[in-house]
Amino acid sequence: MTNASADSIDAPNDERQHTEHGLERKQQLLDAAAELFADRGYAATRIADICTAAGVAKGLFYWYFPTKGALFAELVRTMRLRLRRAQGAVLDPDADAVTRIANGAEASVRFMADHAAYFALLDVERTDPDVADVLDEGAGVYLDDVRRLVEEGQRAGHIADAPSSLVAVGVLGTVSSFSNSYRNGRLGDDVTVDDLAAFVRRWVASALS
Amino acid sequence: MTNASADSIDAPNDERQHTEHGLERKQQLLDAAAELFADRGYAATRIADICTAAGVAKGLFYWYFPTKGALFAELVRTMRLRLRRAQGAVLDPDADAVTRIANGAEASVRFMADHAAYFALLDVERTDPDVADVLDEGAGVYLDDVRRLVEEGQRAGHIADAPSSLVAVGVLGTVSSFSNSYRNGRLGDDVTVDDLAAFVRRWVASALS
Amino acid sequence: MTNASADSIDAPNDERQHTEHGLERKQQLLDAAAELFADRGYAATRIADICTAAGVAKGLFYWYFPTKGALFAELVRTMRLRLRRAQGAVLDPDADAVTRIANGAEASVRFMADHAAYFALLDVERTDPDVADVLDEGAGVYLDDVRRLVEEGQRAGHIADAPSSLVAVGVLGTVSSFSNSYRNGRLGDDVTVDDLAAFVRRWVASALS
Amino acid sequence: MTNASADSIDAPNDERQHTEHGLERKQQLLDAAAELFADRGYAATRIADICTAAGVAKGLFYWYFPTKGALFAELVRTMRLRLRRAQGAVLDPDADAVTRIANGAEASVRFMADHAAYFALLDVERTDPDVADVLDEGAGVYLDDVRRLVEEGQRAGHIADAPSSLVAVGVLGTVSSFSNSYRNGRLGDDVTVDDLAAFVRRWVASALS
DNA sequence: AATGAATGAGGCTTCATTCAT
DNA sequence: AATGAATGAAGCCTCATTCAT
Repeated sequence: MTNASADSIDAPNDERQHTEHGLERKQQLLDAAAELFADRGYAATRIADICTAAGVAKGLFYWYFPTKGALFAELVRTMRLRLRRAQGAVLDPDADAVTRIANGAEASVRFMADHAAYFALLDVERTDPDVADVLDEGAGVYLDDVRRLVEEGQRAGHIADAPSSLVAVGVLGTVSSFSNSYRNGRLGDDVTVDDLAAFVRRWVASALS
Repeated sequence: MTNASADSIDAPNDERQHTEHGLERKQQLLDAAAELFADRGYAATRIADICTAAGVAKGLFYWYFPTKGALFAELVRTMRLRLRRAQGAVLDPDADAVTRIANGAEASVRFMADHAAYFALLDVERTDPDVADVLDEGAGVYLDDVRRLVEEGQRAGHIADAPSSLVAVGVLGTVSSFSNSYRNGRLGDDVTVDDLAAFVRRWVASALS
Repeated sequence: MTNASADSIDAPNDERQHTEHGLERKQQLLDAAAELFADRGYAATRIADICTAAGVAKGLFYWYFPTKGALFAELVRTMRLRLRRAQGAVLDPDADAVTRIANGAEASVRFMADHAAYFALLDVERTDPDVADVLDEGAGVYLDDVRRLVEEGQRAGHIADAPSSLVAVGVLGTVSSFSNSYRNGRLGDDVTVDDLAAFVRRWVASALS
Repeated sequence: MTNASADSIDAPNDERQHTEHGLERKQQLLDAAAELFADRGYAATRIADICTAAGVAKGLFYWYFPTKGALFAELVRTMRLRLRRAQGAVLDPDADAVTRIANGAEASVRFMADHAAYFALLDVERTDPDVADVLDEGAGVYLDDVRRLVEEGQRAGHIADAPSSLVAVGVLGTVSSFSNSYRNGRLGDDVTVDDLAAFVRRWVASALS
């Protein structure tokens, strides 16, 4: 009835400032959604599911996000930033291309252990225009990064000659498939993240040479 | 003379024998559906879309298939058989494990060139029980095949020591990600199937050693 | 390809002359339909069901009947005629009203033993206009017949004074509920048609006095 | 404080507690449905019709009921309870069987005047399994009740000897057919409920002796 | 911020009817 | 006459989104 801050009356959810508590709520929704999208896909995940998993009423969803697609977009962009940061942390500008690629692959795999749902998001169905847009927006960025490194490695003679796009696809595909397999338990319980990271590093390195 | 055999009267779909023309129609629907499932995912593909793509009225779908899930299941099973056949064709019992794995990978990639939608089917959302069932039904079969070969190769000293499930995941993930990339044009137009096949063979072989 | 009788080419099914064999076929359809309508109701009985039960292909239905409603109408009219005939056979113009009512009730019940589905037809849902029409067409006829007899009986002092429509409803309702119960086995197997007929006769007679 | 109890979040229908206003809405739907089922039958009544009659949007139906069949089931069970209560109110343990049967018949007829659709529900088509189940669930209960009373009356010499199931069918059929006739106006406007009730009581009583 | 009821577009499926053979 | 494939309108149900409180 009484509004503390006059300018929050019926504020559109897009640019609204959220309190700390509100940010928590929002994060609950994002986390729940990521998990569900990864498990069931985008279309098969209902808003109601997300809210139930987050422990809030369905109506509240629209206080924090204008549409289902917008939540997805925010999810993907946030994850992208975090992954970038994780990869940046292992960046060694003095190392050779193969080492940097392997480092990046390893960092990605380790990152995924904490954000298991991330790579799965990228494989989601692209019916919703919002979904397609945000995926397109980042599509090719990693591929280009890796391709540039591959070409650098080829110039230096460390990587065998082959179309660089092919090589880049091989690297990313490897990372993504290991991540997914780890995520849904296909690797068995006795494989630790460290095992996996070391294995991916070696696998990529030897595939490249 | 007077009555047709009682159980063929008005049987709508299931196991009824279709005429040659009917089989064609059915195939049109299967083909259209495979393409669409791969493009948009399962949930996002509407039966109306499939029928439009196949050039038939919506109602006819149900003359040939009892449900959307049943079509999907038939699609997956058929593809599985064909892939098996394609892999069997390059089977050389005298070759060592690495060669056989590489052969299988190459055959799979080549197969995919003709049936581009196949691998995408396996990544479909698993909401529909029919979908989940048919995917589970075949899940792990390829993985087990490859794992067995990997272990054989490790015993013979041709493949480095590592959990065989990890190695198998690496092989299949490679094949599948190359296939998908090829399918949606991420490899560029100048990469031919032969290029790809040769590359995959080399990539797998060197990753294994 | 060659038509024996030129005027049967594409003849509309309404007024078409059927051969003896054709009449048999038509009767098969009518019989099957009566049974199914009585069991499941009108809406819940599919043309396909009728054809399957009659042992013919679905398309043939429309050779003999223009619509589902038309078959229903024909069914009801035919049955009406037969019932009339059955009741006429026991008509004794010299008997008093009570006897004639009881006779009619007994005849109806006996008739129903051979045409068990008949009364059930009258309780069918009236969504289809054809259905509603044919039911309206005969509605009240029996009621009026019985009412006239009741009034005659009341004038002669054989039937207690009460609104004749009430009495008539009581008589017909009794007949119809006994018929339905007999039909779906609620009476048990040890009740024969003769038992039932005798009982109904007595029941009606004593209710009337 | 923060979260409502987890299992009440977004629960769409089933056993959730509804607010007073929600109960009203639900009742509107039940009432509208009862009327329509009785008029047109179950299959012929569309959910859209029910919602239109209740003055709500189509989608709201599923907030209160999981399926059309579930609404039907609730309708029948509720009616059954109310009828039981109505019959219980006139129960006189000291009266003889004939009186008690006549009392029950009269109470049923009176009850029907307020819940005209009830008996019609019992004659609905049994295509939907939910419908068949709930009807089976109560089928025979009334019949058994009456039969037991009949047998008691026969032992006391108040009711003529005859298969008790036949007599019971006669009683219930009479009640039901009078109810239906009253409901759809076949009795004329000058017959009041009191007329009807008195008439039924006499009719049943004299039929029994 | 938060709730949960309300809305309606849209998808899957059924089935009466038509058509080519 | 007879078949069975083909068509499309219509019904049930789901679910993203909006609204009153």
